[in-house]
Amino acid sequence: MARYQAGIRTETKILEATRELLAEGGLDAATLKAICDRAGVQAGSFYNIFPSKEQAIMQVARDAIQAVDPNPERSYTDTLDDLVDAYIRFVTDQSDLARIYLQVAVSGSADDSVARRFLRHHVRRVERFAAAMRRADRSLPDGEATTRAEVLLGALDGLAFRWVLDRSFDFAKHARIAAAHCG
Amino acid sequence: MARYQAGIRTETKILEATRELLAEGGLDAATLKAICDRAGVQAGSFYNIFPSKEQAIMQVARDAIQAVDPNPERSYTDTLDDLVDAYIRFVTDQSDLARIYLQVAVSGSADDSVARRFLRHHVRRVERFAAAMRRADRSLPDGEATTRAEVLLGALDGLAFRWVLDRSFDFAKHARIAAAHCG
DNA sequence: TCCAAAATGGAGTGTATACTCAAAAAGCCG
DNA sequence: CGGCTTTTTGAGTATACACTCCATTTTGGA
Repeated sequence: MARYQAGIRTETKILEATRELLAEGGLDAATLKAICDRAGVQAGSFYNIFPSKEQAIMQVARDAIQAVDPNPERSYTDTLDDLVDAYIRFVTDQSDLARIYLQVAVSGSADDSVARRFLRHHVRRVERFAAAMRRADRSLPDGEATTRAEVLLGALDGLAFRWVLDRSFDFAKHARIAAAHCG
Repeated sequence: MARYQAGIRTETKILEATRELLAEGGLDAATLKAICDRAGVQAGSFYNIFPSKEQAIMQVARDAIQAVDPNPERSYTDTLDDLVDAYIRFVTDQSDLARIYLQVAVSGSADDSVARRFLRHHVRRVERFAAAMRRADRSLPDGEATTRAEVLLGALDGLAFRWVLDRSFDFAKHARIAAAHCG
């Protein structure tokens, strides 16, 4: 545990390096040596702070998963547009985390605790989207709203995925069209 | 290259083993040892047939990417429903390949020739979907059809991705709803 | 049946990886 | 400063990996 300032600084540097490497080249690029080199730190220092490489990666992944959700405290007042805009901003402004968000989810099979975390988070997101839809249209049945939310979130994830493969793809435009069709 | 029957059988066994392992545990699980053990073959035999492990994996990935396209020869007569049904069948019937299809696309950063292949293939698929849309509605402008096709394919990929994480998800139902909204 | 080509077994190579450890250095507080 | 704790260093370990080599066996056509 970091209790001196030096330790806290080192932890930060390591997490930054890990995040950059994950964004640039995925899990394969985030080797211990690469992380330590970029953070300007030796292996021993790494293991003084993190019990394993995986723990550092998990922490970055956790941050990425949480960053996709805007203002969790006002979960029950936001509109569908708010949520979609937040997703667009997340993908375009925090593209590093967005990329990790998608990568971690797919390659999670090897380490299924990440996949489970991702899924739990997704379910909560679907509920939030569905609630926003029902607030806009009170006559919408509960099940219908959930189904629509699943479709919309699927579309957003799929389009983000498309954008990760080809940065010239206009993610925002397509995301808004998807929202218009499903909302 | 294999010219004796024995060699061809071995090649087949290796490709099957590779596909199974990729489907079960992703790229990480498809080690040379795992592939050879499952295929009942030694490393020397593997390298008598494939120049590298990557080549074997690439071949499986190529098959997966191609398998998502139904009847390429009648590319200009199919309806949107045909295409969506084919995708649904691909995901549910050939779940191994579907999973590889998605995995390869995301982790392609390490080996970007796969990612490029995936993207080229995606562009062709968008055109095919857009053409089907325009055949159904002649008044639909070209650009609009392409945009809608991108959104629909994004949704299908995103929903397939969702299904890979949680097999109890009703992919077919949500895929059809997405198609209805975008078509 | 014979033989060259093809396929196989399996030990062996080099390398990259995650991780450890004990000693040295630096940080904090009286 | 002085004494205690935390942090850093960097060489070192064990292991898993892709891949090689070649003697041996099998194959299939002449």
